[in-house]
Amino acid sequence: MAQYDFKTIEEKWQKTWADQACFRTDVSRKKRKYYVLEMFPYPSGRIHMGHVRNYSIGDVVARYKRMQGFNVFHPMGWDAFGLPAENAAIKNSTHPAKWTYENIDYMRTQLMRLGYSYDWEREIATCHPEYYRFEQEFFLKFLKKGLAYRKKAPVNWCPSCHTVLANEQVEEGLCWRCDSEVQQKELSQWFLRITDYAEELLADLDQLVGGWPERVLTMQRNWIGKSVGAELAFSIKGMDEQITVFTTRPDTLYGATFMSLAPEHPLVEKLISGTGQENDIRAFVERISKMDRIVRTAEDLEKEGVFTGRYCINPVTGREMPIYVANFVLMGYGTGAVMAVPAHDQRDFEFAAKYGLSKVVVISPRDATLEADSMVEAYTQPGVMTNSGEFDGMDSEAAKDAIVSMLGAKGLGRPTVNYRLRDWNISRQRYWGAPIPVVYCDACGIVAVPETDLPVELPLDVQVNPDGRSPLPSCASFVTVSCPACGKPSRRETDTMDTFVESSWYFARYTAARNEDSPFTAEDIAYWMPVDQYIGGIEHAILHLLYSRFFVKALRDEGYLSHDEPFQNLLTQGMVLLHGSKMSKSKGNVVDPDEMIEQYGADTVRLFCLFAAPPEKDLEWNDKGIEGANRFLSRLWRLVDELEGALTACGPCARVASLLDPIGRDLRRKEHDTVRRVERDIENKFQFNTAIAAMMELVNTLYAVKDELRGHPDGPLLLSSAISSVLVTLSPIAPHICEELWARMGYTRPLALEPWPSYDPEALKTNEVTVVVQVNGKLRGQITVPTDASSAEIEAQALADQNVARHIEGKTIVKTIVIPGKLVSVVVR
RNA sequence: GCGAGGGUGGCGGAACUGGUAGACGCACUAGACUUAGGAUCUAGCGGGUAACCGUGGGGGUUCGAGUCCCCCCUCUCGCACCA
Repeated sequence: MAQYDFKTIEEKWQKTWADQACFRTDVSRKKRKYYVLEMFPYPSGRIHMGHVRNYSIGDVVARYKRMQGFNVFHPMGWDAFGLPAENAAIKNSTHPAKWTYENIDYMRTQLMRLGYSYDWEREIATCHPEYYRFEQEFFLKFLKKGLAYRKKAPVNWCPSCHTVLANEQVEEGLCWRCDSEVQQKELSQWFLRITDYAEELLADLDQLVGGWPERVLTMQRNWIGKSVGAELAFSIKGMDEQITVFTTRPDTLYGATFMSLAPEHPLVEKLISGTGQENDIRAFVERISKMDRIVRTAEDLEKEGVFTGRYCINPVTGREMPIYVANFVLMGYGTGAVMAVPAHDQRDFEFAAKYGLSKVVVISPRDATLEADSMVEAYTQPGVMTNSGEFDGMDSEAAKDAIVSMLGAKGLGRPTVNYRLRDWNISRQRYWGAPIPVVYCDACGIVAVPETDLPVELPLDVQVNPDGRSPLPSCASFVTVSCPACGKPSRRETDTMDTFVESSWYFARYTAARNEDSPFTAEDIAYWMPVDQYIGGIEHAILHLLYSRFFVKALRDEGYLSHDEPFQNLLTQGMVLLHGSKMSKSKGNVVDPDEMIEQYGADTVRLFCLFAAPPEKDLEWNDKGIEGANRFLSRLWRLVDELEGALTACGPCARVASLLDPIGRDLRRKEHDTVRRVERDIENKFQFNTAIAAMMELVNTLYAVKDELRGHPDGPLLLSSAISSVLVTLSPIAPHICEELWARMGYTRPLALEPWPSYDPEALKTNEVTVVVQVNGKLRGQITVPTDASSAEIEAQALADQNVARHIEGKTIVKTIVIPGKLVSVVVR
């Protein structure tokens, strides 16, 4: 009697897999490939349960597909640049590089302890110069093309940390690190022109339908936020200036009665000069501009505005439209100027009501008339044009194009498309990131570092400043450089790139991870990309997944890649919760994977993560539940342990020559049916929870029949086959225990290299089948009939059933429906 | 408000194309083995004494509805003054 000593077993098999290089990538490219990838971790120190769940799902997919005969690609790496390293370095008086590499080393051993089947020979860390040198190369290509550019832009600035923050790092207006109030600040920043790809990023989402969760596709569509409309020009009374608006409703132009400008609109100052109201208006503009972005864009914010004293001219009616500055108009969308049509826009309606501005109805509903004075809210639906000159009577939808082309002929309008998507600010005033490879020269301006000088290495011989300020600007050996163009002394860019840049192409880099000459090779890209199955948290639905899609398209257009989309299929796994909320250190509700592995073993931890909930759903951690998972593995262990002498290495779904009595036949059917169900459940949206349930059922059956079957002529063979099937199908989920039991059964080749078993459809057949009998739709009886019984025979037997007979007694049978093998439905009156 | 996805035992969750609702697991109950057991094994486990009733509520289609159709309630997530 051997104990289930998971600790020894797990170490033993991890070593065997490594020694035999079981998971090294096959580069022969002969077989059909399958690239499975989990989002790589940030090396924060230790893995958490979310990682365990993510990587367990991925590992089952990898191992399953490998057994299915695919050439599986399953790499792992580290998203190693980022702010936490600097914070930790400050706190612990160390260096971000040291902290990061130590964390990587520790977390790698944690992942290894979980028995994941990664090809560690392709491991990458994004903070390594051999990685980010290519990122700098891409940046230079983008710069040359105009896809990377520098402009002055408002950013979130934390005065205490001396740095900009990403929007995600601002929590309700406060810095996530120090809780200081975040300010808006104008800074020159580097941007990537992701908006150039807005249309393709939107259109190609259609290619991902079916492969990606619908809600992620929707979120991306909303984020890109395409609206089709027109830009229309309004001249200003008494000034040689125009105001251009963006509108999706050019059909309402005849009803535009005033104009609203964003407080930041560049024309505001010009408009108000000489009106005598400059001070009031400036005060208003300043008050609104200073407002917190979140507060200002809240829906329930009261609409308010101030009249500039100026008018513009409605180009079709000639009406003089007062120009207002309004708090609800955003400079960041469209042109920062909105033509106001109070009769047909709710915001304008409210604004007009507040300031006594007139409204003109220009679209009527088909079955009613609208009176401007009696309206209680704006009419925003399509309808029939009215009060619109030559367009009266036209369908309002058709009038959109008609009005724009009429204005277009006069040079006052053009059709245009607006996106909510903004260009991607990749500048970070932080140290621990990839340097942006440009130089500022007093004579030459912005000069690109020549590609031959790459990488621009991040200097490691610096100390992080206690206040968080980047040490780079004061690092003379880094900053001072001679201009690549003219040779004169110049200054290096000290901003580093947003870490989302590194994660936007790492999945492609794995395909040629050790190639030093180029980031990718055409052959590897053509064979391995795109990723067949990507797995990660929903929190990346927009940022990482959108940036990566953009990068693939941009790199494709530079000739690096040959595909349009990085991730064919996406699985967004749910969170791991404890007591109903996300595990977090600050809340103190964390379950440490190390402790769980120590207590129950990696196989149990993996099994529980996959069994407790379907992958997309949140998983509530349950101490009793993990014990249950452990109990199942122990039961399996004891089963094999007890039968060991009787078991043979006959293979799963083994052929059984002689005729079987019912108990043997039932076990055989259960075995083959289990293989069928496990395969179906994994293929169908990775439903590991029900696949595991099927395996549990088979183990339960084995317990029920083992004693009786041992004495039968074919008993040991049947038991050996069924147990082999359990071990093979369970091995992607709990690989160590399965390997050990597999070896103890007498198999000599590692289970990791075993093919997936194929069940025999013949073995699923039965001689008899249970048929249920309904009378008027209610279940009244069950009968057992031969599988090949005719409908008439089944019907006769059903009507003969005692309980059925009782319910039809004295009534007339109107109709009888027989579904062979399923049910009989009798309708009586 | 818009969009996406959910509401099934005490709990996590099953139910293939409409066909025995509650698989599997947790918890619980009883029993067995034990000096003892939070170990293991066996049995039970939606409600109701029963007829029957039960998948958020109400209609409908059907021989038959958790599953299809209509209306409503509710929860989670994302977006949200986008002109």
